[in-house]
Amino acid sequence: MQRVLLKRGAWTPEEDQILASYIEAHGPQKWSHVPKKAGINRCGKSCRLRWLNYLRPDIKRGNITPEEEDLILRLHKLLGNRWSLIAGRLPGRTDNEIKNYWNTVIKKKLQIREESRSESENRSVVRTKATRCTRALIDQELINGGEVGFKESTVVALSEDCLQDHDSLFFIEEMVDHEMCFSWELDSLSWIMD
DNA sequence: AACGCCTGCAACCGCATCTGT
DNA sequence: GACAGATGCGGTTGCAGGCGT
Repeated sequence: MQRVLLKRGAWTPEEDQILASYIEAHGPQKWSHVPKKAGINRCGKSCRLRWLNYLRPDIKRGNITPEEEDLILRLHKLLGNRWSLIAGRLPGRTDNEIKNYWNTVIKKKLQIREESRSESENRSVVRTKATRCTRALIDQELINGGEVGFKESTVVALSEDCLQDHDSLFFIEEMVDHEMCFSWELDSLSWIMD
């Protein structure tokens, strides 16, 4: 028996027209029979998907509004990746559309938010380290008491940039570890002690 | 203009669930 | 209950179009 090779890939306007006319006349049922009866060289599954995601007359075109996005976020928090359930709460939107929107737009936004959150957490960790180092430096000064030379690089390392620069911080830690003797300007470090 | 990279989205695939026999 | 076919769903892929170089 010869097997008919079913067409795949993008739908043509002609195919859309045939499918839409057929569904309007007979209703969306028995998808496995639709291709044969309508005269479309596609599988029933493909016809169903095309109708549900593109040809249905109640489909809402255009961008997802901020209100819809907010609703998607809230529903996703409740339901997880249950796209069809989420779509059911957004009239005119399909599960495929919402899934795509989530995977492209929302996921990216959440990733950026997550990155900035972890960066701020990281800053906090570095700040704690820097504070610890500075205290150690001050303690050392109190112990040593004597006059020491000014080392500009140390002060620079403890500036705001230091909080983003692990190397600078490690440099200071190293000096503390090796009980190196140096000086600093307390005024320029005061912010870090707050 | 040509090329490569990136993005968004339509469509496919595989599996789960439903329905009829 | 067992099975087969139909349907539904979520993950993934492939491609067209936009954009930068």
